[in-house]
Amino acid sequence: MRWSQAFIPTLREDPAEAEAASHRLLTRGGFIRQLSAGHYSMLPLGQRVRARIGRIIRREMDAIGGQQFHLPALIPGELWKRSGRWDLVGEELFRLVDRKAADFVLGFTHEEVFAHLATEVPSYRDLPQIWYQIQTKFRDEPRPKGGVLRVREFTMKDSYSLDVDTAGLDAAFDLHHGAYRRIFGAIGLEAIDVEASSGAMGGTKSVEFVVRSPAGEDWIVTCPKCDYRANLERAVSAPSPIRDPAGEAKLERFPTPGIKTIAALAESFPNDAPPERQIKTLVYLLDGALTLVLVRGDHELLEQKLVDATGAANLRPATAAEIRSALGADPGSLGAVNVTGYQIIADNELSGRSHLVTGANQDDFHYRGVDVGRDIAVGKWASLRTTKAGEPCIRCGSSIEIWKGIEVGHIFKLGTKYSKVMGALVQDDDGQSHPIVMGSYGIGLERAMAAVVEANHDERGIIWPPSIAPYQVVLTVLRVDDPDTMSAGERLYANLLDRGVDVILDDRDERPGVKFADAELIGIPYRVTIGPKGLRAGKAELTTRRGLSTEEVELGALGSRLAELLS
RNA sequence: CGGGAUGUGGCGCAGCUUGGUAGCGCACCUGCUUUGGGAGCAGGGGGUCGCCGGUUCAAAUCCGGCCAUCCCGACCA
Repeated sequence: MRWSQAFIPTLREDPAEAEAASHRLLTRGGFIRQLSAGHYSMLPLGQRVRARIGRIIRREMDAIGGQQFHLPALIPGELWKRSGRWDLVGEELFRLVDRKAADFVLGFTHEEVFAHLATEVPSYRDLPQIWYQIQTKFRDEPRPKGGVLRVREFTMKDSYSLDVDTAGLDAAFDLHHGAYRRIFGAIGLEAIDVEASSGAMGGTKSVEFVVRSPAGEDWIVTCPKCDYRANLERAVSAPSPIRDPAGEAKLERFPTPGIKTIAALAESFPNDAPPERQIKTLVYLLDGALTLVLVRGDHELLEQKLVDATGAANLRPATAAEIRSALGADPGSLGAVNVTGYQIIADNELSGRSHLVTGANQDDFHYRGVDVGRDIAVGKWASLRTTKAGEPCIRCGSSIEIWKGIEVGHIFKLGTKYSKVMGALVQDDDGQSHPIVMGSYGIGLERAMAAVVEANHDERGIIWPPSIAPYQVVLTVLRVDDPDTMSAGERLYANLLDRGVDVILDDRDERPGVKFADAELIGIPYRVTIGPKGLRAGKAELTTRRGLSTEEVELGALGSRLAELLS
């Protein structure tokens, strides 16, 4: 490619709206342009990078036996109604209606369609299968942000494994796990795998690949000493040792006029009611059912854990009016002691505790001497609280760390949720029909591209890893009006093309500073500079983008030197 | 959905308080000079001032409504 003929609209100044480094640099470098909130055009440079990422993904997916498909993005609503996701997903799903008034959705992911196709797999002998595609996905995100980090329309590699049984699923899951490690390694991302919540996807297990970055939106818990690592939504820490007073607790109601908060109660009754000896009672509606949710006074509920523990599709805090009508008191005096008729779910760390304090469901009164096992009819125990930095690791007791990461991939063990409803069954050797056991696996291509930029840039611009750079080498001719220099540049350009080097020839009639600044902004890994001075000595300069170190190389040796660097 | 901010040539911004000829830098076009780190001089082209309505002799500017975009939060596979 000749730069003089390329459409590479670089900007000298940062776009006003861009905050995240990847958003700023990809826009300035002429890789992407925003069309509307959450929708971006890929300009030629952006398209090249995304295509390279796609190529690496295809290579690794094919290597584990994946077969590439391409499904419609526009899917009959019927399939989504059958899977239940028509109702489950809500506003995040783009829905439309055709001229015959039939419902359609824009694909969010493609479990339904692939499971539908899987009905044509006739026998267990045809399994396992790994099916994948690289295709546009649509999600009506409430708040797109960070350039292409979080968008409403994006490209995803989504794959689906089909197996006879869970042992087969485990194997397919492990294959993907390995392929994902190789993919992220190849595109230059230090992605680490963490235990994650499956969310509305359902299924038994999921692992998320995250890249550490302040621009990320996932909170990740890791232990510096052992290999424990999990998304905050899944993370647990070792319970802190708390000794309740010995002896049987005597349940007793006592007046607490005007006290509405854990902190106020602790202040007024420092001996009876320090926060870790209180029970915080929260009231939620889980799919319409009023539920009491209990955590320790100094702990915070993590709503996703409540969703995961109960399988609820819809969850919201109860209103003050709903609470008063159910329990007879206002928030501030709520408790679960002797409450019946509502489901009660409690955090594991309340298990076995006694001599605790909680609201009495009567304004301005609390109970003390609460014994959880004796006084509260807990229907379900689960980890519900938010883990905090510095708490002891569940495995080794070291102080855990919490940091922000970008989710670049997520792999799920789905089970039979979709195959059952779509009727994707195979017969076993006894002639019995079984639903196919499925997994699903996703990588967001533009997000991966942005994550690479977040992790690889400096004040001058992007530093692409050679594997996904839009061009591997930029050949910068300093004096295009000087016939000797230009023809030397042309010869070298032809020579590099012959060697299969992906090179762009900067033949623009621009001043050197402009050319250098652009090359550094768009992040081409290697720059060869040809100018009249060096040419007289038969040399060119070779500059490495990362670190901007420069070496002088004989013209004749450049091809082999670059081949060496790029191998 | 709640809070905050911003909408003026392709990009970055001033002008709005106090209503009266739409302006600056970059980019772009032409010419000359210049050429190893974002050149200089001269000339030139390009804007429904987000949209709708109102006030006024007169609105980028004042008032009302709406829309869009960004940031924080809620939410989020």
